[in-house]
Amino acid sequence: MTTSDALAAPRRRQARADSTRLALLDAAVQEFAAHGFDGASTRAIAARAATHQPQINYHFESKEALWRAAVDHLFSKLDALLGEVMPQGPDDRPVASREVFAATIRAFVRAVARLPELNRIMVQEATADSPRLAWIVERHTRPRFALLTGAWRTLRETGSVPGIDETVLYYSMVGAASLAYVNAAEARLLGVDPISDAFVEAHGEALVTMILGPD
Amino acid sequence: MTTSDALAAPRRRQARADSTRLALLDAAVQEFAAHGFDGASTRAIAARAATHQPQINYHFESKEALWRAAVDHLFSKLDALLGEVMPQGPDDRPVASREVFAATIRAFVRAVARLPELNRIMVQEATADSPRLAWIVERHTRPRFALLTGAWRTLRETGSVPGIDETVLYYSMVGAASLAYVNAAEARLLGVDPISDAFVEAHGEALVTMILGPD
DNA sequence: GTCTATAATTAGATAGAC
DNA sequence: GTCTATCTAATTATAGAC
Repeated sequence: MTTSDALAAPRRRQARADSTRLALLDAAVQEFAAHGFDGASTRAIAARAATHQPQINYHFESKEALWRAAVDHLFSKLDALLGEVMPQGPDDRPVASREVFAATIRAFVRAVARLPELNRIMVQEATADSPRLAWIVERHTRPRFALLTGAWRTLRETGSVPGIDETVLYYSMVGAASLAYVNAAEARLLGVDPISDAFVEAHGEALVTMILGPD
Repeated sequence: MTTSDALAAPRRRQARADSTRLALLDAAVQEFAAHGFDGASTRAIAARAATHQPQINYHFESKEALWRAAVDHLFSKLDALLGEVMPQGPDDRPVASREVFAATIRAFVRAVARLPELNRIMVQEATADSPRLAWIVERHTRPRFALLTGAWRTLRETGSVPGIDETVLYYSMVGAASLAYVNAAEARLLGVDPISDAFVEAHGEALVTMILGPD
């Protein structure tokens, strides 16, 4: 038995474990987004990942640990989509410019359109107080809330945008940007195709106009 | 035994049944909004209504029938809050006027702020296709969607508002109006009090400005 | 109409063979 | 690491006394 043979078998085993873990994460995202934490069953998640239910307790500590890993997974995808255009200058100081904020709005609409599962999970959890909500707010929501409201406040002080309170702006912007994609199943029943490029681009331009006003 | 005695007992019994039924409806609204259809248990609903779990199957055909009754109950409350200001003229012809639309936006924001459970249930159901979603869309969403998009299209043709597609407008307006109240538990963790009159009124004015633009 | 008791199903998690 | 089999607890719904 050569050295490479001795290493190859564990390496293959580890590769298979990694792919099982990733398949469980992707399946968990879909199931939690569609049915909520309580409504999603670990059996359904395992079946979607083409594996067996006890694998969840092997690869993750519990159903809740799987949920947290799935949420982290989704937010890292969001950051990848937003990374280059966030209203963020050197030293985390928000950049106050209409152009940068407009680019952020367009990028945000495109991102939430491609990650509807993230806002579905957010909305399902933010609806009632729970340990999961506290976890997601402290770990993910609060820094992003601070960044966006800070950028808006700085921009507003320049007098070049409507004088809207930054917390009102935050919920209006996030809600206006995300509902069509969160409620995509409903939209399709109403004859709307929110995933189409035409809808997403028109939506982004509409939000820029609505939020930044004329000029 | 007098006639009034003979009638009084059944009448009292019926009155108690009605109050049990109503308590179950109100409790169901809270539980379904907080935990979704699958996550809400009939035991929790009965406990919140200060009665016993089998009462649900006595007063309603099933958990799903209770859910439908709760949704009807909520939409009738919404109609009561919106009744006088909907953008609706004689013969159901939408009235196209900036002033009427502005009043509708303000009333809509106040209504969704007072009925957060309605949009929570909508968002939880609209997330994945299901018989419940089809039921709610045909019975409640579609006529309201047609009314609002029709009113916007008529208004847009007068050239007095931004040229935004009516389906984009619909989801942007409903999303912007409802998210702060749907996610009230999250908002409070972020230091925002979305239920306060100050927030609701500032929110209504902000949406009028954002949607109708200047003038 | 309302209650207690319980049937039938399904959930998340674990044991142990391979 | 992955599988089958199973445990314990929780779910919706029903039976039957009062």
